Amino acid sequence: MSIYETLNPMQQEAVCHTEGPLLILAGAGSGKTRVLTHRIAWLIDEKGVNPWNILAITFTNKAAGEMRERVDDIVGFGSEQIWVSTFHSACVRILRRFADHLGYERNFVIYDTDDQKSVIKEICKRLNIDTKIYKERALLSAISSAKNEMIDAKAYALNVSGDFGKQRIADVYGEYEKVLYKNNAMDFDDLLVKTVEVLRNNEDVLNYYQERFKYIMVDEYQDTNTVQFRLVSLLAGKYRNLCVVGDDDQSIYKFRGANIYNILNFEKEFSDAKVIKLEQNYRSTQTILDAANSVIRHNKGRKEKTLWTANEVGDKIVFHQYQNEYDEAYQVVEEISRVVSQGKAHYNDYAILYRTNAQSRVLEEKFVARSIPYKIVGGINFYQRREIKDILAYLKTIDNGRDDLAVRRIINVPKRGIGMTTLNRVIEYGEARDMSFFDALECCDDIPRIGKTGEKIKGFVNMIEVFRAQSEYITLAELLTNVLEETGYIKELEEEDTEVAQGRIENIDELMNKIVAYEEEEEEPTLSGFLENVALVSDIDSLDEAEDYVMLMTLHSAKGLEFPYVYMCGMEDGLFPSYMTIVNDDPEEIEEERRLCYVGITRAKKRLTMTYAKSRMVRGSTQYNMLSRFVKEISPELFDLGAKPEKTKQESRIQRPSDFSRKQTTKVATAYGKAFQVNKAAALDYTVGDMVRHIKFGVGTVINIVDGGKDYEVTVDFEKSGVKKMFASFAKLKLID
DNA sequence: TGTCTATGAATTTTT
DNA sequence: TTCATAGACA
Repeated sequence: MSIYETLNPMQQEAVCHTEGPLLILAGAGSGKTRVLTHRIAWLIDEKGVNPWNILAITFTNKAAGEMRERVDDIVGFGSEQIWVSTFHSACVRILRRFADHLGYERNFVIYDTDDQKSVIKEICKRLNIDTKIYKERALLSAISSAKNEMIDAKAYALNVSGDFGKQRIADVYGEYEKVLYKNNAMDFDDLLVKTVEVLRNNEDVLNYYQERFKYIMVDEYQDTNTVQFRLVSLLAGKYRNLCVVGDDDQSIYKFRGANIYNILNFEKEFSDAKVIKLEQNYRSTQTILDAANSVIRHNKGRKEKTLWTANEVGDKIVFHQYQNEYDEAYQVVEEISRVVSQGKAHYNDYAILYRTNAQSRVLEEKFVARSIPYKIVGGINFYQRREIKDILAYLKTIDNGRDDLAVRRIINVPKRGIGMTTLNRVIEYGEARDMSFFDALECCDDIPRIGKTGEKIKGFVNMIEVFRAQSEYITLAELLTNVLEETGYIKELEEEDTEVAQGRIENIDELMNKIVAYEEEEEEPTLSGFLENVALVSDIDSLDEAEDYVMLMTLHSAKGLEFPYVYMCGMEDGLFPSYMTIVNDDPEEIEEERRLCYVGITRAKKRLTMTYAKSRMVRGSTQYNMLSRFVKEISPELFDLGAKPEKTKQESRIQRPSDFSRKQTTKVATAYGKAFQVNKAAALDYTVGDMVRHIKFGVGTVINIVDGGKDYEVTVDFEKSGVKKMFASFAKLKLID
């Protein structure tokens, strides 16, 4: 009779428990989205809660979109009143109203990773920090982690306690904050941090949102970081109707600040919390679940749960071993092609998952060669492409002249003959007067030693101002057209007349489509609105399920998705789990990789295939990896007979040249030519996994061998002295039998 | 100023 | 292998 009767008892309990804190531990495929949507319906239909008072937070736009759709279906009237959004967009929405409480303008811009990097780079230059010692990336991630833990620049500086490295980070952090503030910009972390700040410092604002969001639900709770936890706690502080759904086994974003203790300690934080476990899986076959369970069992420090299913046992896990990554890609593509051409499946029944984006290239080649439709998720985001960033920088400049980065990006793109020398003078002038870069450009007449270039600058400034004036009365699409025409951006690309340029033009066309779509969708389209939309989306959000293509993506991107047939490629120690986690020898990192493996396995509904390549080119040199430990953790009887993973040492032994495919033979030949001079061994008499003895370091296990062309680079984990990397010809390692 | 070349560096995952 | 940057030169 009612929609709730289709739920199992545990799910029903989760739906009906509406008051007070609730932790739902939902295993993979246990129908958590269903529970959430039904819970919302229950709140409205049975509890008479005003849709206006409900907030549902997800992690990705895609998840938010799906949730929105399903809620609309099930709730009907009033559903548009419910806030369904991601953490970031919810925060933006709040900040657009209250950012002025923090001294920001409400039309602040959002900096993405590239923008952040440029800021850092410039700061390093200014502070004379050698970016070879303090890498931009490292600085950024230090700042980001600090923000995630809500340590501001001041607090960070107080905590350096004489550590020189930390002192530098603190300096950069402080400058970084200043630059962003000056540019009226916030980075991703700021969106969260500043929202918490607004709520904390303004009782009336906090009160408003607490009253508004009487019922709060958070999806993928295992991936929340400390700020997000704070935010949620603040919002739920008054009514305490907080329902979080997550699976500690699927926490895979620790590197990004996700705090797994948010879920593990939920019961401590909210002592009256009700905990409900959803352990029945509706997605996968028993075999796939068994495999997933047997892998994840190796992790310590998890909430014990065992997924079960009423589904059939299903096919065995398929395992294939290949010579190299070309072979692997070729065979995988062939197999998919064969099954689809027999009419037994569609392309979009398939997903190929891998650990690193770099692996997609070879696969892509084979897909193109076989002309099979495919789609790569991730890698370089559409909005990170150069041409798109350039055009967006124009739009940003038109929208908000305070964004120095955007202005600097385009001042000489396309080339207008405004070079570094001139720029530096403008910057100097602007900084002395505490003006934005664009404002400084406007008064270029007053800047000393600008000379003839001043005219060029005026031309630029004038052009932007014309655009600004136009933007008042023309549509966004028209504005974009004008920008493309007036700047000569398209013309330049057309003249270049290369394939790459053609691709760029297509991307710009795509941007045009997006802007048109935005204008059609939105009731009151604005330039700021569009830019904001753009800032918070990623590739995976725009996937169209209706189209028939094979999906290629990293294991991370696959979270939350499901496919009938899943391939997990590159099941090699050193690739998955990644080399880094093996060398760092931090059990927690290995556990995170294992959870990633668990996520991958549980994406599959009907059949899972794992593949392994004996050798693989990684950044120009050939690696020989052992079979992934995760494959070995799956009980052998779950595998397809005859395709059982080989465990003998002989299998992973280094290949002789004759074993290489044609494509690689040439490489080996050149390697041999060089090897002749450097005395590189033709083949080593030990391999990954072997015990070896070194004259100085003693006994250890070989954990990696990289063919660097000139010589083999061998990584050994010595019992006494730990992990060392060395060249084979110098190390003179002896195999111990 | 812009373009070309050489050199070096890096590679895990991304809302 | 590929990208990015710095330096040399037109």
